[in-house]
This record gives sequence, structure tokens and C-alpha cells, in this order.
Amino acid sequence: MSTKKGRRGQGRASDAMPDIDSQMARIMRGVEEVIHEDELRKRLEHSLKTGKPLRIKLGVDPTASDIHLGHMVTIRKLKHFQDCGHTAIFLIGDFTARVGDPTERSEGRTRLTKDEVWTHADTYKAQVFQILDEEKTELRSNGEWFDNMSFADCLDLAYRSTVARMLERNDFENRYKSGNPISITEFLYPLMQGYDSVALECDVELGGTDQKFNLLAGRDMQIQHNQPPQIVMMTPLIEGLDGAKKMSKTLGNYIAINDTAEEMFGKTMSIRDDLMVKYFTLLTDVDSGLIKQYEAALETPDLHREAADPLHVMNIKKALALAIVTEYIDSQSAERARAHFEKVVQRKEIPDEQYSTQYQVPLSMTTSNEKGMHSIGIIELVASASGMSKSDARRIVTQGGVEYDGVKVSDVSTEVAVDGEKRVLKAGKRKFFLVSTADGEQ
RNA sequence: GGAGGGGUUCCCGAGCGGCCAAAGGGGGCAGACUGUAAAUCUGUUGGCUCAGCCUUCGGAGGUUCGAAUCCUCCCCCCUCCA
Repeated sequence: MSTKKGRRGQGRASDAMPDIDSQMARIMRGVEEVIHEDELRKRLEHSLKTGKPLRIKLGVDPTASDIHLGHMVTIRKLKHFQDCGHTAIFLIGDFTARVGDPTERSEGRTRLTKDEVWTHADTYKAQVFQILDEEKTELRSNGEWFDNMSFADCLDLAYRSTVARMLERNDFENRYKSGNPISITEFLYPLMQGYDSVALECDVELGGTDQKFNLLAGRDMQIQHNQPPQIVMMTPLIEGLDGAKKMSKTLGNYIAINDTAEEMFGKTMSIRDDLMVKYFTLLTDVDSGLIKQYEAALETPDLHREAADPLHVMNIKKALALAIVTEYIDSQSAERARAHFEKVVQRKEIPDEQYSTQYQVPLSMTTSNEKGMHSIGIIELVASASGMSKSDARRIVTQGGVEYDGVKVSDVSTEVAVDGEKRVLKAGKRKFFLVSTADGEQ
């Protein structure tokens, strides 16, 4: 699956549009709910007949700078449509980001400035086009229409909904009941998202299942503007590294597209076993037949106890990690990451130099004896190398989380030698530092 | 506009004027057990020159030998009435 080589040419949709059944197979993979599937089919048929591609919208609010695998589920879905010859519209919610999507929120958001939003948006683009074909993607932003809307236009939007209607949705209802504030602008949010669909004349809008309310607002809005209502396609939310909550930046339980191959591999290895099938389905193009085999094997782990068995839980997970890194970075890096994982994590060996942070101890922090040998207290070393506070350093030393030069150091008063040699400091589970003095000459 | 309730350490939440760096839970970190899975267990969770000292309980003042706890003003949030 070579996802990142941008194919040249503007390829008319009709050139390569596959037949309906193969389109549907591609498009429906991993999808949780479609409103309505028969409408989708009809539009696909119509599109195939007329050679006019469907317009598929995916809107993302650039509220933070990292794109992670949680976003990838819908981005890949958009990609599937694109691969079938339809028009992928990647909508940057530069305007809506400043309002804040109330979805799944228990409290209001801090407001972002336009500059902040665009800084994020620029990094989004770079990351998204690792997957989507830039040449064939319609890149838009909703500031295009909202920036110049008058207050009267805005009222016109607001006129089309009622408070009762808004309170129907769970997020609001819960917040209201529990006494958390809801901003008026948040009521406006679904209307704005809905209007995006009108402005873009979308045939399909993609989103997570949590987006249902907002997505459906698009249908209402389009009907009111005499457009055929878009088909709403929802993908499951993907749990993050904690295995419980939706992958999100705020929760820090995410695998970022910009993570290194090693991080991406390692993080994938740490997900809960029962999430593997989901990850395979939603985040990779691994053949669904193979995924079925994995699924079966995971249900009968006793039949696959041999370490060499490719259906051993551990090996399935490695296959997943490999597939993910390959998908979002490349296969060479994936192999390298696997080797690193096996070495450092499984065999608990010291990692290759490149995976450690170089740290040069300033001589001013050391003490030297009459022979000119320099040494430094372990607490100072850990704190200055890792950036943690001395109290933290003291804690992890006391609790046995520190090794220097291959020896566990658990006494806080230990002085360790530093010189031109690079010595390995391990502080915590996976932080390695190569320690030497500032001028290696000493 | 009126009446009442509230703002506590990363989050939720308990806090008699001294025994409060502040209960409990969550999360985080470290360790044990493992497959860096899950589950479980242990320790730890403001900073420092750690016996001791310094900075924290919306903000600013004040009362007191002493305040997260009392008073005043201000800011913010919630509920009910209008």
C-alpha cells in the first residue's frame, strides 16, 4: 500500500471509477453507521453513470498542532473515496475552531486566535497530505464564507433552530444538568458546520459517531437551502493508548503522525489486545481476510503459544505495529523500529546511540579529585539531563528507576564519574542519555 | 434587576483558626508480575541546600501570635425568581 506517492494528473473521475460493488466494499470498510446507505448507493450509481464525482467533505478544526491516528480514521475514509475517483474536500475549520465544537465536551473551550488556528492548520496540511493526494484534494476553509457573513446572515442561520432542539443533544443536556456553562456560540456550532455543507454542496460528509448531531445539521441545512441532503457517514471512535477513552490530544493518549517510527511502533505495542482488530480495520489497509484470521487467533490464544507462530498474540501485534508504521511513515523505518523494539524492550539491551539523547555535563557542575577525575551527584545528573525537578529525580532514584553505566543506582548520595567517555544513563522506563563532559578532552 | 450556592494542589473532590503541603478517588511516575497487553500488587505524586526551609487553596487587602478556614472589596461560575 503505497499511500504517499502523489499520483500525477487530474484524472477525471470517470477514468478510474470502479464499479459500484467494489466502491462500496472500499468505502464501507469499518464504517459504523450511514444515513442512509441506500441513498449512498443511488448517488454512487448516478455518479458512475454521469461521470460526475461525488463531493465528500471532511471538516477538521485545527485546535491543536498534531494530527494523530484518531484523525486518520476519517482521513483514510476520505482517501477511500478519493481512490474511487470522487472529490475529496478537506475543510479546515479555521472559523469554527475559534468557536469550539461542543461535542463530547464537559466544559467550554478556551478561545483560539486566528493566528493560532492558522499555525495549526499549516501543520495539519503537511500531515494530511502524507495520506491524501494533494493534487486531487479540494482544500478549503470555512473562513471563506463565515469571515464575511453579516450579523443578519448569522441571525438567519440561528433562526433555523431552537433551543429545545439543541438541548436534545446529550452533551448539552448533561452540561446543563450538571451546571456547567454552555456558551451561546456553542449552540451556533452545529449550524455553522451544517452551513459548510451548503456552501460546499456536499454529497457526503464524514465524521466520527460523536459527530452525529453536527453531521445531521448539515442535512437539515441543505434541505432548507434546496439542496439534496448529504449522506452522513460515521466511523467508530478509536480508543487511545489508555484503552478506554477516545484518542485525543488533550488526553495525551495518542499516536501522532509526526511521531518517530520507534515511538509509533512502541505506542502501538502498548495498546490493549482487544483493540487490535479495530486498529487493523480502521487504520491500515491490511486485507480483511487476514484480519479475520487474526481475529480468530486472538480468540483462541492457547492454540498459538509458539513464539514463532505468526498468529501468536505478540506477533499479531507486531504485525499491526509494522503495518501502521509502514502506512504512515515507510517500511524501512518500520523494520528499523521493530528491531529497536526487540532489542531495547524485549531484550532490555541498551539502545543504539542514535536513540539516546546526548547530554554533556558542564564541568562547573562536577567536582574533581586530585587526579583530575570528574564526578557528579546522581540527582544532579538525572535532573539536569532529563529536565525533571530534583525532587522527581530523587524519587525515581530511590524507587530504583535509574541506571548508570549499566549499574542500578538507588542511593541518592551516589557520586558517579563523568569524563570524555560516553556513559549511558537510564532514567525511567525508556529515557536514555549518553552522558559525557562538555569538553571531551578532560 | 433580586435571592441563594460556589471557586482547593494535574482532574474530581474533602477540608474543626493551629496537629494542612492539605483526606479520598482518578490520572501520572517508579517498581514487581508480564507479552512495554489487560488485570493485579507496592511505593510515590509542589519546590529546595529535604533533620529543616520556601511557595501554594480565584485576586487584592484586613483581623489574629497563627488563616484554605473569619472580615472587606473585586473577578468568575452556577441555580432560582423577574
